Amino acid sequence: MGRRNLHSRDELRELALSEAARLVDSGGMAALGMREVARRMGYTVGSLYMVCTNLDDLIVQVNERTVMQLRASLEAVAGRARQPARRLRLLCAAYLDFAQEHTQRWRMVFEHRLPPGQAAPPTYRGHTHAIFGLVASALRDAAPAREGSRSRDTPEELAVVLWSAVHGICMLAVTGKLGVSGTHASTRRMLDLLVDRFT
Amino acid sequence: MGRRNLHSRDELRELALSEAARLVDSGGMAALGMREVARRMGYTVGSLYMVCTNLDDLIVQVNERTVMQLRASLEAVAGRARQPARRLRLLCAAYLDFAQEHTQRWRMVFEHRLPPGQAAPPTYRGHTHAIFGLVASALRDAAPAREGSRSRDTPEELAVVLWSAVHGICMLAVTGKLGVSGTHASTRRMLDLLVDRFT
DNA sequence: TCGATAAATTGAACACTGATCAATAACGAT
DNA sequence: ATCGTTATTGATCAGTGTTCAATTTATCGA
Repeated sequence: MGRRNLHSRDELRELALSEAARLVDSGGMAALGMREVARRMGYTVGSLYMVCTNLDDLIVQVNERTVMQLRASLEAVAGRARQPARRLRLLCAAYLDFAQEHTQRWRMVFEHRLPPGQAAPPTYRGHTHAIFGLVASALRDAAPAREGSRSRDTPEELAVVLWSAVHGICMLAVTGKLGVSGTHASTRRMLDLLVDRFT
Repeated sequence: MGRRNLHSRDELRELALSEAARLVDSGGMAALGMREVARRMGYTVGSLYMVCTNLDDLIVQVNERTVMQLRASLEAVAGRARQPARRLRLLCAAYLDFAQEHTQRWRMVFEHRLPPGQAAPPTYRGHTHAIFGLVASALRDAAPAREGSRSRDTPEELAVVLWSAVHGICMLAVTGKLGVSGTHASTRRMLDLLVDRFT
């Protein structure tokens, strides 16, 4: 063929990213290949390289969307509870839900490695920061309830610690590295158990 | 060439695993290739397939060693402190040290994915279990100090939660996904902050 | 000591991958 | 209609993991 103009460049990128995401969701990061993505778009490889310079670049773009989506999920539940302790539990549950619903894409965010030297992580630092902000805010609101004993630690510090911990639990649970008990319920219980220690 | 008998089959496996480990340590999981490992061994690919059926299998074998080594490191420090709280902190520090010293191999343990369907994780379940045991034991010893309030949670449950949390903090710290502050000292502080909530 | 059998080692071959880039086909404007 | 521009293709290249016939050597029995 030659020039078709069926899709604008933006539509092409949209096609590419959504097909790539679908591919990852179904078969994991390893299933993501340039040829296959192009095939599903109804184009050939050459055209795919018009919206991304690399396979790595394609992955980064998909990841960016995933983080955005995750942030939106968390922000959605953050307003649903007045009491900070309850809000923290909701945030944890939402994080776990997201990790279980979009396991493959979520793992890709944390497991993909750009080639050495290159990189400097892209825009999604901002999203990460916003997420930590949600947690820190809830911890700040909860602060009066546990004042006195350990008031040295700032909510920001606590947020990083707590959220890294939540992340670790979700990751090990979702990848099945926790041994036998991988049920949703038991993981949720662990998260609650963790949050209890921070409120 | 033909038959040389320079190395026994065990020596060959040793060669393969150590060269593979060196390769991963220096260039990450992506740098691990059959041809390159064989080249460094002084053999060709065909011979490498005598000690592993797959690249995946080779990775699994390297991972097994890594987990073993990690377990040994933790067991070594577990005896160095009588007070359980202090012992927990030592365990955390040792875990972080290991993650920072052998970052690439350590990441590979958690990030490698076997092809779908295949697998069932191998022997290193046992090592993982032993590690949880160390943590649970320390938590059990620390239990009297915090009895009353939340004695419902068993030390085993707490161990899984605490250790997953430690893992998450180390992982995000080591992969630089925590934003700016990636220093060893600050990570260590976070771990202490976490342990304080569990003792 | 000499063959014969068995074992170890090779490297060419196959099917795949990401990436490149000349050639081509169709659009939009003149 | 014609021309320039641009989207699209697909052959091509270098690389990967994996296989396996062929070759070379050690080992053992006669």
